[in-house]
Amino acid sequence: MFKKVLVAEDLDSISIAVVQVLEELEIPTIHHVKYCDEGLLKIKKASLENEPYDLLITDLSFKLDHRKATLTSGDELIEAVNKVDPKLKKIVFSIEDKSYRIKSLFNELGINAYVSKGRNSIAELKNAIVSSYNNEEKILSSDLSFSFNDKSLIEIESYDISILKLLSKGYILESISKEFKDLSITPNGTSSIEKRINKLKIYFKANNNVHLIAIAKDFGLV
Amino acid sequence: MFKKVLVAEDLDSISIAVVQVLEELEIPTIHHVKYCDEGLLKIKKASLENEPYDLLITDLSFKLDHRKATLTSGDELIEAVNKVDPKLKKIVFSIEDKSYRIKSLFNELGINAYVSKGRNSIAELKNAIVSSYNNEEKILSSDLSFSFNDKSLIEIESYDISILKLLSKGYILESISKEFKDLSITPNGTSSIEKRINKLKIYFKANNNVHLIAIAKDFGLV
DNA sequence: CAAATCCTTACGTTATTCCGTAAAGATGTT
DNA sequence: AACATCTTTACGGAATAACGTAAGGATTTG
Repeated sequence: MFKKVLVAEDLDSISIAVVQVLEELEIPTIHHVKYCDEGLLKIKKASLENEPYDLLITDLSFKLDHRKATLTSGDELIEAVNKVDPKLKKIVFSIEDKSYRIKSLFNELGINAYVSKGRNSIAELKNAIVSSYNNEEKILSSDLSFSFNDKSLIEIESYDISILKLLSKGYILESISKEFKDLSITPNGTSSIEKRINKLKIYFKANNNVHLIAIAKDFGLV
Repeated sequence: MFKKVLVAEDLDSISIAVVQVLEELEIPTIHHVKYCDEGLLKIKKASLENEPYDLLITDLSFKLDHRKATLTSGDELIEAVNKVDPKLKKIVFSIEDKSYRIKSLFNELGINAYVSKGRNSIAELKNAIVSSYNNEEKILSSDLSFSFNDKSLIEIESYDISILKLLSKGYILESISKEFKDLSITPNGTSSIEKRINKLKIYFKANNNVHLIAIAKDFGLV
């Protein structure tokens, strides 16, 4: 079984249960951090001292408080960790249940398992830890019904997300076009962007931009 | 101290810690439900049998699953409970930290305490339970910085919420006006609705309707 | 009761979105 | 190179949003 595990979870009410699970599995070294920055630091240090962690269990969303934070989410933590210690196994334990979000965690951040916080998630988490240790891939907790073959949300690319993000910040078409030119994102003509928004509206069955953003928010795309 | 407490919380990872707190406080009878409907049923039964609960600790958001549910949120549960057992004390334990939402829980649902799930929330919860028992009123966990005298969010009324809801469903001004006429909500002229939206835009510093809905979603208003 | 004030609605002008069409550019094929 | 196809961009008109102004009605105040 794993020898050294790091838990990144801000809510004390949850970390208690997660640590309990690890104790039940008789993991000799269990560390727990409440901030992403702290987590990265611990992993860096462990890696440098040749005593690396072999598993990271992290939440996705972390509350902001008085402390200034560089890494503000589990996504960012994992991205940073991948640069320091690419071999480290990663389990995400979060409330998020939107297939788009979860898929991108596997495909872009290379996580090993995703466990959705729910009514029976402690047992699911335990299973996922064991499965990860046995080198299974793309482990999903059983309450998540979508399949990886489901193409439905794959078509939405980061380009679309960028548009949606700017729209949700109150940008008008022209401003989006300007921003894209500054960032050398193409296509960046107002007309092209407009067409893309139109595709998104058809895809999500939205009547107008306001409706589209409301839906995008519901899907966790922005 | 309280003799009989009910916990309504769907996430097993959290309920474990909540129940632990109650055990530490040596509450003789601790019950736990994962569904709102089940919670209401237990409270009804206990009330009828003259062995009522004296405290309810509930979450706000509950995950949907295969089971069909009548009550789908903590708000709805509390509303229903108030009709059955108005004397029951109520503590809400939720991740929500938007002042608008929390204020309305105190003002409209008459809860006794609100504890925000956070990095030190178990200790906060313990305090809130003790304070509730000592008949303190409007108990807030200390990480919530807003004050009840702060008028800032009180002005947002259900009328505004209705507008925001319809906007987020893709309605145009004219459709909202029509809908309001059908439901005899006044004012319902397109011009009045437009003016109200404008106030909301100023209030939330939104550039346009799209931006406004994005913000409203973030605030949990819709 | 009259004046003042606020709320609701109407109207007009400009900005932006929405939607179709077409030209220009890029890529691929033979 | 010539052609077909796809992508990007440009343009124009209709619908809606955005913004200012003002008239009419209700409520409050003196």
